[in-house]
Amino acid sequence: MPELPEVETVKRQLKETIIGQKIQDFKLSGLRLRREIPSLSDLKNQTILNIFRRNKYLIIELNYNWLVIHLGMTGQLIFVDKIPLHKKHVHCILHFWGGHYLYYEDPRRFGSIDLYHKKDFSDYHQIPLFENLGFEPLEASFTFNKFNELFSKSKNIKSFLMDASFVCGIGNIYASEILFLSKISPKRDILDTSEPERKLLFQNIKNVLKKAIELGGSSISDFVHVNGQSGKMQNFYNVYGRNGLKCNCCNHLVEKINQNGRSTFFCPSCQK
DNA sequence: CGGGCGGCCTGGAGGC
DNA sequence: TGCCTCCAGGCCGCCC
Repeated sequence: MPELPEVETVKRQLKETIIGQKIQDFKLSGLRLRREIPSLSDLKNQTILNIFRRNKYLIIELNYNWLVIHLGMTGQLIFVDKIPLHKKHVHCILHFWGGHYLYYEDPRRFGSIDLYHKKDFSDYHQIPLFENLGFEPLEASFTFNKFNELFSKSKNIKSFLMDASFVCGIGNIYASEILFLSKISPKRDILDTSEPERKLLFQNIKNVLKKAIELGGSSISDFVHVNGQSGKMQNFYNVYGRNGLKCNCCNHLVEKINQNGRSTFFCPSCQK
């Protein structure tokens, strides 16, 4: 379940492994992901120049194109030196000159692979997918004052955290964790929060995401690193998946509720 | 117009 | 052992 920290982890690892690699060929499964995968024949003989992340999207910069990849819920990008013949859900393989491969595996096919021309979008920020996105939470330019200005109309606080048009990259897991550390109930409305609560929330958004990146993301369900190894953040959850267990801060049991069809985990004693 | 919810998918878990 | 149902959560489109 890749949220910002998992995608950032993959981005950093791709920077170490595929920058400078030149694409010789590609192969597609023929199955559609969220959308149809476009033909990648234009990418032959292009070199990978850089890797970026915006929200939960990876942006691979080539000589003439932006290749934009979303991991959906169960997507993996794996760098190997042999074609993955025995794998069931490989939908795209990039074959590099010199004999390495980057493959995209995604059982549930909730992800996406899109291709844009740099002549159409000289800066990847102009790509329509990124048009309505809010702040990147870990950028220094995202200050408390800018965050505080987002509290302009009534909205449930967990929905607010997960809404990328306000702040990008927070998914269901980290929303619960951020609210726990901020001692704010997920049932609250953002307009009912005090300034000290907002300051705490702002700091915890940055702190939780940073810690998760330092630990290489969360490997529950399918997420793994570019080399197949696991992240460690799942070992440090305070509330996510801990319903029925004792809260780490008090003796109350962690509860699980449903909000907008999603599970929310919280401690009703610590979070007011 | 905007908030909320269903659909897209598969695999794994749990019930009977 | 096998079949059924439910659940996982990102994102988009549709509906009210």
